[in-house]
Amino acid sequence: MSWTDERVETLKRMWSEGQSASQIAKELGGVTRNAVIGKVHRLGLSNRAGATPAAPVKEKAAPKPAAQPARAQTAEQTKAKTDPDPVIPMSAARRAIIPAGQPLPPQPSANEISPEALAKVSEVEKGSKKISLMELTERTCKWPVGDPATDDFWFCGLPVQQGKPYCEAHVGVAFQPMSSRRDRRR
DNA sequence: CCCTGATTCGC
DNA sequence: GCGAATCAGG
Repeated sequence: MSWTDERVETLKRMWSEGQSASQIAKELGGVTRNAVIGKVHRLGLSNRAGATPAAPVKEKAAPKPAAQPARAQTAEQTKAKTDPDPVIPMSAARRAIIPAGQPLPPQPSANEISPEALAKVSEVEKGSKKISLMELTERTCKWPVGDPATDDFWFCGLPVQQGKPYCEAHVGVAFQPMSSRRDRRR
């Protein structure tokens, strides 16, 4: 695959939308996320609205001779001047999914889920991975356990069921078939 | 371990 | 110009 105008256009659009390199690569097909990132840099549309401010210098022991001639730092120093689209950094978007307020995530009451499912859940929660918010990905169970306002809070983190946000056990209590909540009307 | 972008450098 | 390999990090 090569970078046709159309593909580059898609790249630009998705990148500006805050899509990750891997997502873009998946969309385009025929390229890896590395290819996407490489292209992004070559196009010079790297920093998405000055994302990471704190990234001054990362000096190492310089294990490599660095035979590269000095680079021309022609970067766009101007940024907050006439920037029409204040793109929110992905890092910020990822953060604060949980408002940290009072409203706790819906914890189904025991009396409306099947005993088997319940047993399964408690079983899973005992050996859950207890991952943090940062650890959440598209394929980790996002079932919250505990109170977000305290330290006693974590996410299940087990492998999710294809297409679902939760692991098998939690999908069981999260998605109730209409049949089971039927005649429970008060 | 999953993922993110950044950089290098042979092609 | 391209992108795999590698790096640095959440």
